[in-house]
Amino acid sequence: MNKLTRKLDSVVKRTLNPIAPFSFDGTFYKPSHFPIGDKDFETDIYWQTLNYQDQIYGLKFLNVGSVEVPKVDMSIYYNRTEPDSETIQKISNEIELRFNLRENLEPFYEGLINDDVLRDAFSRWRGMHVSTAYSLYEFLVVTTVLQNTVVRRSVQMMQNLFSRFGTLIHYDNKELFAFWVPEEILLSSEDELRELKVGYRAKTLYRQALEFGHNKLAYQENIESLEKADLRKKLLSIYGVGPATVQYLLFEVFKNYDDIEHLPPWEQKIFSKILYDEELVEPEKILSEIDRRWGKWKMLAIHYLFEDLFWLRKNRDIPWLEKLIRL
DNA sequence: CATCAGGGCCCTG
DNA sequence: CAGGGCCCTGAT
Repeated sequence: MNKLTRKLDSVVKRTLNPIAPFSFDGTFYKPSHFPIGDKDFETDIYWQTLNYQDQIYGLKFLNVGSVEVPKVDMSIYYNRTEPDSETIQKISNEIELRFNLRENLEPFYEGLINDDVLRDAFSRWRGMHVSTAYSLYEFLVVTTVLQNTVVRRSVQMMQNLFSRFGTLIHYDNKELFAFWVPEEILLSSEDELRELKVGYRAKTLYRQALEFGHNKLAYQENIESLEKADLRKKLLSIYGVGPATVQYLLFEVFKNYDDIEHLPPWEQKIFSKILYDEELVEPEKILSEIDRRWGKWKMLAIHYLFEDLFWLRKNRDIPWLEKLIRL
């Protein structure tokens, strides 16, 4: 069924210099995300695959700096032809964009310096940036498999898709899946996608592959230059993108901090608990409180609360949260 | 065993 | 703009 494992045994290295303050772990690893077999993490080390301009790479990032003097060693594993310096530069730029390495967070901290709700998260995660490992297309695949289901099934759908369309690559003693490009989905069919247990999402996955495969230029680069309101409209016009997904996109992919019009049930439950210590507070109430407190920084602010909570969960049992994470 | 909701979205009326 | 339907799966 799945393609042969591809060994990437050559490597080139580059140094990345994020703007301080920079938290390596907080930026590269997001404990609230469901596990996907295209990445791995341990303290100060992060691996992920990259399908960039139809080439597959294995990336490894190493923290060789500190929060105040950041420095990251990036290794690019490849096979066959070595990427030329222009390609390496493009990959570095892409990584800096996706992981938001060139943003100065000081204005955010200064603006919210006296906020008592954020204080603990700030002290633990100073320098944490919002980030994504994915291109726009890849991100849409992830949000599609997460719609209207529980985490366990999202994980299963992702695995099925990777074993059918992805490429298993081997580098630095890791075996990770690399993403496919939309054209590979188009060689398949909606029916075949359904066999991968993605259910009615087969239609969405196929139509998104159509939009991105046949109309490459219309996306990513062009879309990034749109004004905010147009961007939201454009994203919502993509088949399978609704109010919940557009929010994730605007924040994680486009790094938009002040835009939140919709609070999905999952976030609603969690913020009910951490802001009010109640089981279920009305979304409108939560949204206006978030806006009142954190204004133009609100998305980033709640990201700190969210990830801080999930980091705590790694070391300590949080019973009410376990109940919400249906595995 | 049957029924139902789950980290939405599309489509119809 | 409200509400039914959708694939599948585990929980009840």
